[in-house]
Amino acid sequence: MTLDRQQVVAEAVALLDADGLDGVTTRKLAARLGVQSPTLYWHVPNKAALVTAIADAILADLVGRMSPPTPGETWQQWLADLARALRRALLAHPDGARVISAAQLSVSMNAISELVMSSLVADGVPLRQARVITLATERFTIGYVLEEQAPRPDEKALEGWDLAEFSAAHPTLIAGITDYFADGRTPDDLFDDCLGVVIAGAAATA
Amino acid sequence: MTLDRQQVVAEAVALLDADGLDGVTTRKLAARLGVQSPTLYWHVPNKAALVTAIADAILADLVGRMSPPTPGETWQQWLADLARALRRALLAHPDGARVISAAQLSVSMNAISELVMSSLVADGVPLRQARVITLATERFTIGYVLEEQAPRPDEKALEGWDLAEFSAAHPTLIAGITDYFADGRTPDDLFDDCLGVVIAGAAATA
DNA sequence: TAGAGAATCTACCACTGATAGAGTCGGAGT
DNA sequence: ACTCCGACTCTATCAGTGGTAGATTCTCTA
Repeated sequence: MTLDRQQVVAEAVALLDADGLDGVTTRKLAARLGVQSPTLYWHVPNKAALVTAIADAILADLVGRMSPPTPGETWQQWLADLARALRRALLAHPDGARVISAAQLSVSMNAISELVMSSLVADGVPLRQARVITLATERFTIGYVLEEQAPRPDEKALEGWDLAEFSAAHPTLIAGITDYFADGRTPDDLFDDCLGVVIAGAAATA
Repeated sequence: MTLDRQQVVAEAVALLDADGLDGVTTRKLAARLGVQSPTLYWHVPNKAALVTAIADAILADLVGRMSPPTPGETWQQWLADLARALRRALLAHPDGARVISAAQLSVSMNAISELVMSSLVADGVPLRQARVITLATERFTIGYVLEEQAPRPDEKALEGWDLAEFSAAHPTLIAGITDYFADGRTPDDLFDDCLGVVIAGAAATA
């Protein structure tokens, strides 16, 4: 049973889950597949293409399940749900957002864009506004998750960092953070609220 | 004249400008400074810290120049201008957005966040909404520029890619892109329009 | 002038993505 | 049955990466 591109990508996703994007090296991937690393280059032209393939694999479920708005649904609700689903898909893997943003020409991302744009246009949003709303929502979501998945600063970055000093210099920032989570709100709520800003703006400008 | 951390960072920015983020290697940086690479580790604990320092250098001008809203200015206008200035600062260097998003604990980004939050609160925006609006605007802007600066797909990624086929599969997406730029609009306009969505939502939810 | 720290060096290490080119293996054609 | 060819995998190697150990020099102060 010879190796197959699908197996390579599937194992790459598993390696991503185990070790993060920086842990996805050709040697480790080859080892997992019981093969020598140059073999991979028969199935994949280079590492960038592999990352793009991983990105598409990460989004495959979402793209498979997504569908246009149902009749009883506003495009605002539908778009918000789609953005939430996109976030969940990215959060489902370590560095998921980094993978997507490192992908070149991801088929899946384009499929999402096309569905969003055509759905908005079908609901009467002018083409130009549909483009703006789609772009704003997508890039917001990816940017949001990207920062959400950013690694915690390592020890060397923290040496000489003083919490008290930081709090004194950034009182409102600290107050805003503690205030937000004070009464049981979750990171999911925070994303929903930020997404709400974007969607409200989309509704207002459409 | 012994080497100095400031010189290291300044030269790193110059190297970033010349070769992009992936071109910023310890060896090339050391060569530019007329020094052997291990010397850098006397001035900087590791490469992550160097990248963070580059990020702060990139944002230094902006942070130095920015100021709270003037009396005759709405916070919406002021925030939009700040986001535009942030985008320009990122676009001023290759991979600028990647540098910022790779930075751990950037002093400058926190300074921006603090100014935005305190300005909104001073203008009567509730603390919780100020936090949401700040986060949404920042992450949108960084996410936007990140994709804007994404490298063009290389040849190997494009092999087997067919424009006609793509256009057929993504008619609305293509139409939206061509339509937008058809009558002389620029990428700057596109960002402005997308930013307008976010700001409109911020105004609506504040 | 002697010592102490600051700063830089040489010599490595383990690791990365990638290529060249030789070898293996199975199935189709004769 | 034999050959041949393409699909696939191998060994060997390259240039380059971030980072460390430990010796050395340089500079400034006591």
